[in-house]
Amino acid sequence: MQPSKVRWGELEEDDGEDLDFLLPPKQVIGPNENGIKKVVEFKFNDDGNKVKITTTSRVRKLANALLSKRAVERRSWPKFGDAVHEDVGSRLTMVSTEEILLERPRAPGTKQEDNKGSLDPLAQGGAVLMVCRSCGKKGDHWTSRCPYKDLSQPTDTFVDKPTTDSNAATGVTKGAYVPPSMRGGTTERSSGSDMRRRNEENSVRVTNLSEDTREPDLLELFRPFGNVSRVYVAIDQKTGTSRGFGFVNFVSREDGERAINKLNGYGYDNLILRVEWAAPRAN
DNA sequence: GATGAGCGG
Repeated sequence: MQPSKVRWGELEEDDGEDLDFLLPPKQVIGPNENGIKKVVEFKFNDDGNKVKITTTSRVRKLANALLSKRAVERRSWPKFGDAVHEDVGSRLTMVSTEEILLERPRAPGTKQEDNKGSLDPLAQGGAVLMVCRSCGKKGDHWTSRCPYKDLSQPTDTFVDKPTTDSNAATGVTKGAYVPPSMRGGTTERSSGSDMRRRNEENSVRVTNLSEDTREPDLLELFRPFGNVSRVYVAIDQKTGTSRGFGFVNFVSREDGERAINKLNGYGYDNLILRVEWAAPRAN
């Protein structure tokens, strides 16, 4: 009988024939209670004769070999948990289905001033991940979707509006980062988040696009009317083809207005474009 | 005729 597969690691390095497969398999006997182990194997010697080799060795006892003193000590501990009714020293391994609750010391809603009078179960659980940074409402909405964003006070604790030289002279804002929108000391500017949100919403819907109109094409078409903050062409996820409509967002509403007036009804790629203000996105 | 994906501290 020839072995069907020989792993390369088992191949003989010299060029002599490997006839080991003709030999009886290696036998291991023991170890017995005295730790005596016997290994019986067969080999061909240099003359090509079959020889039997018996190796006898003593193995150290398991506890000495593998267990530390502390580990041996632990075996005499009383059982606990699901194993509480087991005898000491028995059943060294046991799978437990006991539920372990982990403490989260800094979980949202744990701060004293946050919790006072709160009967909101969401606030009690400590499992709420969604906490609006703008209004502080928990489990309701993300900061970017805060319905109270426009009402909330600007965080003047973080950013002092520099009034050109007065603050610099007193050194109050020395080294503090001031975002570009807050530079220049004008108090007339409306709050930054407010403006940015409006810019995102100057959304123009373009329909009756040919199937091979892509976003770069749309940008090229609308770019002459003003700064475009986003172009989007709806793609059918199944087929990967255009669904024939898209959106273009303008930084300023006036530019969007002009684009609508000029491009609505415009012939593009053998089709008549329809261009108008987009309805606010559903959800 | 037609109204978008993903992103979480």
